[in-house]
Formats: sequence, C-alpha cells, structure tokens
Amino acid sequence: MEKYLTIYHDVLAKLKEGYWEDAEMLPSEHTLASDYKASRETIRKALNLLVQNGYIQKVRGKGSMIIKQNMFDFPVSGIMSFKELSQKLQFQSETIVHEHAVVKADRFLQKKLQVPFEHPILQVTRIRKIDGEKVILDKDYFNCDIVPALPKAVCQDSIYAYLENELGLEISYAQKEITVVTSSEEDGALLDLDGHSNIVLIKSKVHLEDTTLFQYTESRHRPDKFKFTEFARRM
Amino acid sequence: MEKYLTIYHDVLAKLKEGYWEDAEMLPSEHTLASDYKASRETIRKALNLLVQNGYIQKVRGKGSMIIKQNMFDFPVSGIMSFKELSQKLQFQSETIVHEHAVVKADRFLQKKLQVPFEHPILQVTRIRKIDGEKVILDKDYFNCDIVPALPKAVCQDSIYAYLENELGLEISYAQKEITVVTSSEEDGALLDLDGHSNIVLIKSKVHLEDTTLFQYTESRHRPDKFKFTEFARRM
DNA sequence: GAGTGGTCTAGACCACTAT
DNA sequence: TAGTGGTCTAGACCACTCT
Repeated sequence: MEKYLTIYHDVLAKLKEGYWEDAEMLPSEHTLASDYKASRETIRKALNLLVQNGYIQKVRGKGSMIIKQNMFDFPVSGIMSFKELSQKLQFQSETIVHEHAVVKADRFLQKKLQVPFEHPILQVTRIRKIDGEKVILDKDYFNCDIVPALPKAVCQDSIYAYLENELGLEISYAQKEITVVTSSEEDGALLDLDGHSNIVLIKSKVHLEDTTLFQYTESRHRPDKFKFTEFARRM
Repeated sequence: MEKYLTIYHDVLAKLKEGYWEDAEMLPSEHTLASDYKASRETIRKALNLLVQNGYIQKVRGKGSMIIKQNMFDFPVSGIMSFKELSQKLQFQSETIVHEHAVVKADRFLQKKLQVPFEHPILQVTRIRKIDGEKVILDKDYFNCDIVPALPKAVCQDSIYAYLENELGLEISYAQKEITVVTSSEEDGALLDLDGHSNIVLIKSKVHLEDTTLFQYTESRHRPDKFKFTEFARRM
C-alpha cells in the first residue's frame, strides 16, 4: 500500500479510538513527518484525505482541528452498494431477485446506456426488504459487452464486489439524480407502499476507470424510508 | 492567485472553448509543466482539481482523458445558493421574505445550532417562487454572535454574497440530509402545494473555515419541483 | 520570533501503456 | 524502449497565528 494511504488509515484509526481525545488539534505536519519518517508533502497528502472525508479541518497558522460532531454518523456521499450501506447502518435487510434476464435495448435504454438499438442488455430487478418491509425497488441495466452475465447468487449478495473482484472491473465514478415522482403500478405491485403515492427515484449512471459507461440504475424508494446525507465543501 | 489555480482555470477555459476539441487527451504533465513554466507537482495539483470536478479522467501510463458527455450539465455537488442555482438553471424566480426576526433559542434550536438555551438567533423565513408558483420554503437560523443582523433587502437577494463580501465570513462546508416527510399546515398555508401531501426536506448545517457552526437551515420543497444531482467518485 | 499550514521546485524511482 | 501518470523526497519561501 502507498505510504500516504498507510498514514491516512493509521491517523484515522487513532482518531476513532480517541488517541488524541483530549486534544483539539492533530500534531503539526512537521511533527507527523518525523514521526512517520516521511516528507511533509506525503503527510499533507494523507491529511488532505482526512479533510476531504470530513474528519479534520485545517486552519492556516494554527493547525489541523479535529471535527468531532457527527464525525462517524454520516456516510460520505459516493458510490455505495446496498450491502455496504446496510452493514454500515446495521439494519436487518434482505434482497429478492425479481427479474434477471438479457434483453434488447429499446429506445429508452439506447439513450441511457449509449449503446446501439437492440444491443444486448443485462437487466436485473431486485426488491430490498428492510426490517421485513419491501421498501426499495432497484432496476439495474448493464452493458453486456462489459458484464455478459451475473450469477443469480451474486445478485442476492453484492454485485459490486463481484464486478470488482471476479470481473476485474475498476468502477470509478457515478452521476446521480434524485427526484420524487408518483408511484407506478409496478411499485404498488412489488413494494409495500403503505399508502404512499410518491416514491423517491434515484437515477445513476456508473462509469469505469477508462470513463466507459457500463451501468444505468433506477432505484425507487418508499419516501418515508429514504434518507440521503452529504458532506459538501465550498470551492 | 495561486499558480495551480491559475493553471486550473486556464486549462478549464481551454477545455470549454474546445481548444483540444479533436483530441481525446490532454497534453502530458511534463508538456504542461514546460508550457506553463511550472513544476510537475504544480501541474498535478491543477489536474487533480479537474479530476475532482469531473472534467477529466487520468489513466496511468496513458494520459488524461477528457470527459465529454454531459460535461457542463450537472452542477457539482456543493454549497450553492438559491440565486446561484436559479441563474445556473435559468428559470424565472422570485424570493418573498415572510419572517425576519431575532428570537431566543428554544430546545430545538439549542440542539441544532449548539448554542446556550435562549441564545439570540436570527430567524429568516423565505418563500421561493419558480415560474410564478410558491414551491420552496426556506427557514434559516443564524447564530447572532456571528450574524447579528441581515438587511431585509439582502434576504431578497443573496444572503451568501452578503455574508462573504460584507461580513467577511469564510464559509467552508455543510452537512446536508435529504428526506421526504408529510407536509405541515404551515407548508399548506405558505406554499402552492397543488395537492401534494409530501414535501422534500433538506436540513443543512453550515460551518465556517474555523469549523464554527453558524447556520442551520430547513429547506422544504414541493416534491415535483425538486431535483438533486451529484457527481460521486469511488475512493 | 517561533510555529503553523499553503505553495512551489527539481529531481528521483516506480508501474503501467504503447510501439 | 520511450512516454505516461503515481509516488516520494528535501528543501525553500510565504502568509498567517500565537505569545
């Protein structure tokens, strides 16, 4: 592992276990550099990661202040699989694979996935149960050139772990859009809507390291079970 | 201005005006370093900003690929004022200042703003009209120690511009939470709900450079007029 | 004045991609 | 083999904060 990542993880671990609990400040960059036998620029790379992820705040001329409030509450906004999230938030969850087939791209998918008309697309529809209620409907569409097939067992577990570990895909970034729309008949049929007539719709386009678009997802959430947190930094 | 920021803005401007339109790649870091008479690390700081903001994608051993699709469509997730947003999306908008007073912190505000009980708080309630319809209700609470007063004219324009330019505050980061809740009586009285029984609720805590929490905001949106976009990068 | 973080440099070695 | 981006170093100067 790279040195600056090792240092980042080490400092973060010490932050979480309260190593500097009484202090409000991290040691200075010069001190950390000699402690870790690294150059100051390497220390700065590690500290910048801590800043980006909301753990510390640097102040010129003073030092690096530890951000205590809610420090470990909010998930960093990003690409996070349902399994990661459910493990993080520790709720009881279950995944039901409802559909799982190769289809031909219609006009809608052609546009969303930027593939030729009737290009083969792997479609996976999954229902997510939280605390026994069916509250999320995930519709994933994969470009078959990149993801030719997914074992059904994988769909019940973590698709992302399979894509990265088995297929060796390097997932890089996603564009997401969140809106609220009227629930469809399909939502009513597949989910426990509990009287709600709206759902929260999250559309995502997911890209690989080489910028290829390979996945389009629509994730439909019962509104009372939806929560999104973000850490935003001014530029 | 710092050298790496100058380079960032220059490269971004060239990207937008199609300076490298035919090419898919940016010039190499070494080339840029000699072009801009800067060290490679300085070039890398500028390019990393372009990566963070979704304009380019670097590939080891190959170079920096220009991300073309939707390049200038999605607002980078961050702290953005209503005025900035409405200018960006170019819709007709109007702000109505509904309430504007100094109040004493109750238990709720005491907790949200981390101030003593009955600490003075500046409360501003604003209604946002888009295309003639009242669809957003913003309730802002400011710590009076930091924002003692806001001219009413400012509330109708951009509070953030005033805080930064007139009061000299350096706004740094915000924690946001998005949920969907049942609309209140107040929502119904102040907004054109158009039959909707839910609203999208965005809670924000805004901090200064020195990590001080100075503002808590609840922004309540009619669900059909709400849209949130995000650019998420895997870590 | 001493200490802090912010910037910048010139050079080095590495892993990777292309040819 | 040449070129690319990723990492790392040792040192420098600056603006800022604190005492």
